[in-house]
Amino acid sequence: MRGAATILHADLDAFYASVEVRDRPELRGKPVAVGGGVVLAATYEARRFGVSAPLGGAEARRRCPGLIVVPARFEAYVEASRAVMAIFDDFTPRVEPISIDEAFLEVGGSERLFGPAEDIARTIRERVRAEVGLPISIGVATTKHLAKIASRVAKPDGLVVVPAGEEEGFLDPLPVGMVWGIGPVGEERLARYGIHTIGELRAMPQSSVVEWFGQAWGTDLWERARNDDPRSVERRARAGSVGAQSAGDSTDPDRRHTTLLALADRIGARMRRKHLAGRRVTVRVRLDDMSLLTRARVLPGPIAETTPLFRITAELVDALIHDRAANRGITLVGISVSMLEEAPHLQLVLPLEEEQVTTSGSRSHLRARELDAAVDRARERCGRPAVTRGALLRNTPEERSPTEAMGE
DNA sequence: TCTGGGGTCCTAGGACCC
DNA sequence: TCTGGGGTCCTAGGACCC
Repeated sequence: MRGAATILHADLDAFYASVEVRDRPELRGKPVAVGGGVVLAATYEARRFGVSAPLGGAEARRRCPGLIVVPARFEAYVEASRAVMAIFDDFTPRVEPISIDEAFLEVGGSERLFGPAEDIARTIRERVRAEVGLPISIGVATTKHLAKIASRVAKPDGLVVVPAGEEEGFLDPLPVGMVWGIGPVGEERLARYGIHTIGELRAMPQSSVVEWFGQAWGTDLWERARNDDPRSVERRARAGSVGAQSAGDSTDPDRRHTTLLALADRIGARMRRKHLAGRRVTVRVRLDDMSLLTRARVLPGPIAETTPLFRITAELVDALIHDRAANRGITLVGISVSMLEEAPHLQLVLPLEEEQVTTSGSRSHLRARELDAAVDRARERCGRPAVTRGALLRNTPEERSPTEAMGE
């Protein structure tokens, strides 16, 4: 027998859109979408017209003629998110943020102070509404997976409690797509076996599910369908990778290199700020038919400097395009760095290091680090847009490409 | 209906080692 | 000379999540 229902999954409703409505009361009750080219979030009034993320802006307006489209204000969302997470912290130290707008809370140790989990959930909802001005839905259950499903069922602006012992009755009639990890492809595959509800999936032998979905994934799904989910609420682990991508036409090599340099610069700065460096560099290319290609390289040591990051990604992307996509249109390039390690000294240049770097012959690596540190410092003082790498400003064909400009 | 940007996890196959 | 089984690392790709 599992314990009492003490796990909360709290999920802000239509988060970005709700922040906009909060700050502009004239939008209340109207169909609102946040974004521009693509919808990032939509109010429930807009969703009734089939407008939701990620839908193209033009199509969204077609579906919903009165749609009000507002640009995203990420600083406001980060601010609101912090305020909400701070409220969670008032009730338990065991808060596991999942993304900007949702978190798990383990409140088993807090009931003596604040009452039963259901009361805690109710109080949190009231406080988020009163102090941050946003609607939030909460699911309460005995496991994380079930709490997450419960919060989805609770939406919008609701509370659903699944008491211990009532899990199967709650789960069984729900569609399999509600299981975390079953998306459109998995749903379609299960439909071919006549399985549409979680109850039907639970009735299958584990061996069949493993056969369909592979060892690890099949076992997970089967356990989730049975609500046999051993994961506990943990404080968030550090990110495993840092990446950035840019959609748009990157067919032209010069333009592509400019984009890659901007991406390398962005994630390099992000890693340095967090004192991280990574050993694996992965690039991603999307072709004009939306298919994706990737290439990865593991380096002998971790890096976080913009210049080598740019050089490696440009090499990988160019080779990938040469091998697999010559004469194709390129509609997106992305890079990411993983196998991250702590690198607390990243912005310092120690005498010993300098000597090693010099004798190993890669002085440019050292200069790159000094340049990054200078750029990062300037940005801290003046704000990000104040400092831009020269190569990012040169875009006309007669000028040198960033590859050349970086001193290849 | 032709689609943004940030991530996670899993699989399969090859290279390599013992 | 030919062979097995196990383990690890790496690469490419796919599905999924917010």
